This record gives sequence, C-alpha cells and structure tokens, in this order.
Amino acid sequence: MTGAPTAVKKRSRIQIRNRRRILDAALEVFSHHGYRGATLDQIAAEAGLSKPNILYYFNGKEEIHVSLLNQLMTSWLDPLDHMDPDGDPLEEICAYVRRKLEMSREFPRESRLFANEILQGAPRMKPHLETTLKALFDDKTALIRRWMEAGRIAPLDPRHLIFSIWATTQHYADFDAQVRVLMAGEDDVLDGAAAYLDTMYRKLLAP
Amino acid sequence: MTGAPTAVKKRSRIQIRNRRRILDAALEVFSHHGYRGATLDQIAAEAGLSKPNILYYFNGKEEIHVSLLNQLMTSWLDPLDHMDPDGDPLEEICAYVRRKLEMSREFPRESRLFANEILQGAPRMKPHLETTLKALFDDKTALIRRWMEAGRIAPLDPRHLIFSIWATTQHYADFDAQVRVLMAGEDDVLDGAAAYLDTMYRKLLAP
DNA sequence: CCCCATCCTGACCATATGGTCAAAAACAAA
DNA sequence: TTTGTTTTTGACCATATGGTCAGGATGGGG
Repeated sequence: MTGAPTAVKKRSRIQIRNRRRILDAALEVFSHHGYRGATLDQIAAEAGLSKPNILYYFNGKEEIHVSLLNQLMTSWLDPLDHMDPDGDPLEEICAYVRRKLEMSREFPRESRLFANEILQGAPRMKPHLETTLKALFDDKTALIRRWMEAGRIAPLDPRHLIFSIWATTQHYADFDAQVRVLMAGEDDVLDGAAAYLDTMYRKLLAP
Repeated sequence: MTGAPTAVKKRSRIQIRNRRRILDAALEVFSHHGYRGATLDQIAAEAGLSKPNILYYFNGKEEIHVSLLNQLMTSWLDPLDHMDPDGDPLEEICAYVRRKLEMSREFPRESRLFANEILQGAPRMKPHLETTLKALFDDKTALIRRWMEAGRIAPLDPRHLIFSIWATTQHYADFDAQVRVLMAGEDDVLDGAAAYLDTMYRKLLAP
C-alpha cells in the first residue's frame, strides 16, 4: 500500500508539517473566497507547495475542506462547552459573550469559513451539526432554562438568546468589510463592541 | 447600433419580462451558491432561457450580479430609512426590528446574497457601501444619539446598537440551515424570534 | 402580407480547474 | 554506500465554464 497517507497511520514529521501548512493555507483561501471560489492552485501557492503535492497529502479539494471544518468544530464550540453550571449565571453568560467576541478578533478566518458553509446550506456539515452541535445546544439551553426558572436571570427563550449571542459576536468577523466601512477611522471597534455587548446582556439578563 | 440592450433605452415588453426573469433566477442561484459558485448555465436553466440568450440581455455574469446588488440596495435599506425622527423612539426602533425580521422571512435570498457579498469583502459593493449606506448609517446613528441624549431611550453606542439589530435579525435568514437543525420540530421559529427580539430591545432601550 | 428590427439558438472557442501519473529527487535504515 | 521508501514534480488530461458568433426564428408596424 503506497498511497493514502490520509489513512490512520503514524504520520512522519514531514507529513505533519505539510498537512499543517496545507490546512493553514486552505483556511486562508477558503475563508476568503468560499469553497467554490477557492482553487487548489491558490492553496498550493499559499502553502508553498506544488498542486500535485497537495493532492499527495489530501485526496481532493473536498477532503481538505471537510478536514478543516471538522478540525475547527471543536475549538469553535469550546467556549459554549465551558459554560459552567455551577458558576454565577450572569457572569457565565457574559464571559461566554466575551470569549466569543474575542474569537471574532483572533480567528476571523475560522468564523468566515463557518459562515460560508452555513450560508450555502451546510452541505458538508449538516451531519456534524445534527449530532455534536445539536447535543451541545440542547444541553446549554436546558442549563440556561434552569437558571431562569430558578429566578437567577431574567426569563427569555434560551434558544433565541444563544442565537442572538452568536449573531452579535460573529457579526464583527463575518461582516468585517461592512463594519470597517461604517466605522471608518475607529481603530478599536472590537473594544467598543465588547463594552456594548457586556452592557447589553447584563441589562437584558438582570433578574 | 444592434446590441447593448443594457444601455439606457426604452425597453420593450419582452426585454422587461426577460430581464426580470433573469434577475430573479440569478437571485435564486447566486444567493444559494455565491458568486463564484453560480454558473450561467444554472441561471439560464432557472430562468428558462438559453445561455446565449442570457448574454444577450446582460454583458456578462458580473453585470448580472452587480445589477442585482444595486437593485436590492434600495429596498434593503428602506426600513432603516423609514425610521421617523418624529415618532416615539422606542416604538420606532422596535418597528424597525420587526420590519427587518420580516424581511428575513420574506426575502431570505436577498439577505443571503448580501451576506455572501460582504463575507467576500464586498468586492463589488464597497463603493455603494461607502456612499449610500455610510450616509444613511451616519444619519440614523445621529438620530438615535439625539434620542438618547434627550433621555428618551437608554444611552448606548448607537452604532453597535444598529449592528446588533442587523446581526440578530439577519441571522435567521443567513444562518437558516443552522437554525433549522437546532430548532428541529418548531414550525414558527420566526414568530418566536419576533417575540424574543421585541422583549430584548424594549428591555435594553427602556430609559 | 411584407419587411425590418428584435430576439433566440446551436455550434464553437479559450481558459481555468480538479485531478492523474510516471518518474525523478530526497530521505533513511543498513 | 547501497537500497528501499517516502516525497515531489513536470507534463498531461477531462471537464466545466464564461463567452462569441453567424444565422435562423419571431413579432409587430405599415
């Protein structure tokens, strides 16, 4: 068996390094141009490798994309997963908002990659969403609902609350081009957003 | 002069009908697959016309896209434009939220088309954003700021307030695939969202 | 009914793009 | 160094796609 370095096998140092390079380049290109808009040549150039060499490490464009998406899923959901049932409800939620916004600042490419995928109808992620994400979502909405029923935060539909948190925080990464135009001049937009969102959710959730 | 029906000239009935068909088909296809992901063949099929015929009415793929975008800009910004300086601040803003959410329900394709364009860095819209949108944005943030300074609604950064309204309302159209997965079973998601957002912004803006 | 402008199409073209392959190069164990 | 394995590449291929064009169909005013 010569090929298929993708299969579960001990990966050599070179393989680890080049797969990393490729995925990083692919993140850059996919997040900027979307799946269809990205080309293997662009990814190859960005990665500093030849196109056939890219195909040596991955079985095709789609496999690269799926790899990226799956790899990202975990870290993307991590902040939500970390919402502590034993913490102070208001503080937990505000901390979540803060972390999520921080991710828009530090990982805008990842945010846009996801946004692109969902916009297209999540053709390659639906299974993942239906299992991993759905489970986590149900778990956390239940937790928030308990908090609300205990009167520790204001009663609201926890599902829409989470949607609004996702929407407001990811907006700064996904609609960056628009935000930049409208906030021309400002250089600390995200700081302003952090202050605004903190105020907003505190006021909203105060019991 | 035979060609260029695109030029400003009286358009025949057939031209009006077919341009409409094409733009409608293009909206469907572009909003679903993004600019790069859409093909002229798809648009032609959707419009029930042949590809060369499409090219008879528009000088190219890009011209169709730009036409769509420009045409949509107006109607998209209309609700914001209609925020009445003489109305009751809280009611005006809540009405705006309601209208905006209604557009996510009635015109999700338009929403996704814009989202796609902005996600890619607004390559074909930046000029439009910098003029039309920016002017309207500045105008309305100023209005909201006046309302706040008059103590008629709670003081917040009006710019981030508008961002949050856009984000929370458009989320239901743009991230529809995700919302569907997480709200599986519910059939009136948008009604729930309307109630949630109304509560949210009233609470947030109460003086 | 005739005629001209408008409208439409089949056939075709150039290029871009995902992907293949045989063989060369680089590497590593002996 | 030798030898077998992994890595890399230039050349190539099939298909998709945006776009062109010459000529045929259609429609409406006279």
